[in-house]
Amino acid sequence: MAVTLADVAARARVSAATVSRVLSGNYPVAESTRNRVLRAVDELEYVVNGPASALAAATSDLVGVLVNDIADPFFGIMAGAVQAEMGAPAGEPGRGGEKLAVICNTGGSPERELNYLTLLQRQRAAAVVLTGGAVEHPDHAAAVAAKASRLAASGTRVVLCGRPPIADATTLTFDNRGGARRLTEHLLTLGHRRIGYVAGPAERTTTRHRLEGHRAALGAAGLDADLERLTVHGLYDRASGYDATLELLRRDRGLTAIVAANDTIALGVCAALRDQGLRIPEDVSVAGFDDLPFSADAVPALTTMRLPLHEAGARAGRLALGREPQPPGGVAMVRAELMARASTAPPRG
Amino acid sequence: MAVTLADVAARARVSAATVSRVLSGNYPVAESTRNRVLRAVDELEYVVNGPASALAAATSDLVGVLVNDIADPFFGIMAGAVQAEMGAPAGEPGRGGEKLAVICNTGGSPERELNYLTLLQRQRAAAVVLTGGAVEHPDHAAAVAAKASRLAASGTRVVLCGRPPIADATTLTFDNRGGARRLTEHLLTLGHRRIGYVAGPAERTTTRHRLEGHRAALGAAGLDADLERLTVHGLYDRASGYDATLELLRRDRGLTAIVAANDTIALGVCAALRDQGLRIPEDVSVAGFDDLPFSADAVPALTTMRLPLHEAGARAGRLALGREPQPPGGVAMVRAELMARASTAPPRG
DNA sequence: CTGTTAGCGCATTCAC
DNA sequence: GTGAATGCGCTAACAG
Repeated sequence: MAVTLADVAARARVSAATVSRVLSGNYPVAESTRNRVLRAVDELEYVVNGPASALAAATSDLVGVLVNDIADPFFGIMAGAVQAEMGAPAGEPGRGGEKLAVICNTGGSPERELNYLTLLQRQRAAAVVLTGGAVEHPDHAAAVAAKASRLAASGTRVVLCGRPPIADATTLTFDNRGGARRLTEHLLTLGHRRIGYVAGPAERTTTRHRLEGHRAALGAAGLDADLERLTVHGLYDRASGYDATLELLRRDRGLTAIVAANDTIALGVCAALRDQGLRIPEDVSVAGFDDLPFSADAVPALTTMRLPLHEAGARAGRLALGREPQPPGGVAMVRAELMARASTAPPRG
Repeated sequence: MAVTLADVAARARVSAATVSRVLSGNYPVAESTRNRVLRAVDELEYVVNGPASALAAATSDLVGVLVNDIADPFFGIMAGAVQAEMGAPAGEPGRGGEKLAVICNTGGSPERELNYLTLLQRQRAAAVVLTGGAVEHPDHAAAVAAKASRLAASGTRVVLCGRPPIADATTLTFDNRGGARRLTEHLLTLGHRRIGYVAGPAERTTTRHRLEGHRAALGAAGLDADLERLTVHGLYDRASGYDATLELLRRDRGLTAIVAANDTIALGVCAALRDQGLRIPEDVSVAGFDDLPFSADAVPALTTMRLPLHEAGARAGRLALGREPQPPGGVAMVRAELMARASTAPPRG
């Protein structure tokens, strides 16, 4: 039905093996025959059969990228960067080299995460990149670790980007704890003493680490007594930020600052404050985390911790392709940088 | 090396054929043997070899989703919705049914678009969903159409989501022209007469259609003389909106409204206006297009045309799976809805 | 440098 | 309802 290697071979008057060698390019072939083959390929509009090739070679050119929510720029940026590294380079369509990045949306669900891992294992993926925070349920963590080991054992490279290290995987962790600490210290330095915190879902590593950093900063200042009362958990979305802010104000109308676990939440925080007639930063300072593109454009511009998501994703992509040396110990930390902008200022009076 | 069908068959004391039948589920198998097989699968932690299965069955469970920029929520939302329809349903990991959505980031480059199409063809993808506006270069359009036909001919379903119809593909077009027209009419109704327009890249269908809608509204009001002078092209990003706004103000400081080709551009427009000391909407009204999540949270909240991106993506996903009947003629139009918010108001005086 | 020979792991005829 | 046999299209030794 479709054109096969054999057809090309016949037309070029060579053996199938030769055609295969020309196409994969990793074997010497005489210039003249190579041209003949290439011409036949063009004339026949031949396209390699990926599954057949993967079966014979026992490895495919798929690279899986797992994200919690592809509609969230936090993940979109990382995924895009990973995929850019795979590069289907212009000019040589259909010929060797390109990897196909498979972006899988888990929706934050542990089951779907495992399902996708299985699907990728079934496809004999060349590599898998897990992005974003992990769920901390012991069972799930163990299951993921087991899957990762099995993947690694069967030749699939496993790379983590933005979550804590596990065995058999190269890891790019984000310095969530340190970043969160420096962010809260920034607020303390400005003079704030009553600081609310809007956290993410309790079971995620990112949530816990950022909260720990916040706590550490407060503790160092002897202010951690109120921590629990002034912390509200929600999802990593705008609506949660909005609701959590109302709750925080209910608990302590005298808050002078609110730290959000990420920028998206911070947007909701700002909206709620405005709806309550409070000005930012005059009445309440607001800070986020991640420094997503929209944060610099918020009004007022949002103070936040910048995570180099694009760079991290690109590096994860290179690690997945084995194009970059492993960091020492298989783990590298990505640091966060304070972007002090207009949404934070000293408290009034 | 890895566990194969044969291993499972041996352990379950049946033939490989039977195991295959149990796993694909589309063939009668006695209850007792089925259970025996399933148990063996579990005990051996067997995972189907995707490539082998795809080779034998001449079809894979991959579905390609092409996007211009996965870091842009416009595409992230659609892609996420498509993928959600593929659903790796929780509870039955590794067994039949699930499709794997492959999200491919073209970066808006025609070459990469074609490359990915070839890659997907090579993988014998079950379906391909092309999202967002198309590039209008005649050569490229022809090349894409040809690829689409070839894909369709080889059994790959082709679905378009947000671009004009082509042969051999089911299409969900967006009513960019009508939406843009209604948006500008909204401004005209408010009393605006000097309206700037920040367009996207000239060669994209989305850009042209939205501009045509704008022009139609102006024309109907007898205001199209200034159209060219008050239109600036750029990319679909924030920086372009910023720069274009400065240029527009240079051309006509007396503008009372600026329409942006999408919300992201509108964000840049707002930033530029603010930096120029102009208030929104008192001095200049601003409108966008798409209604991305951040638009409602902008300050002031952005007037825009809402496109039901999630619904459209979900429907595209279902069409790709053949789970939804074709629309009449293979083409359905997705309408845009005016979201009149605080960023537009009558001009002063 | 090039051709020949074997599978890769599974889905599908066919028989039984 | 189940097993045995065949081939999907390609790559990887091995010869030559």
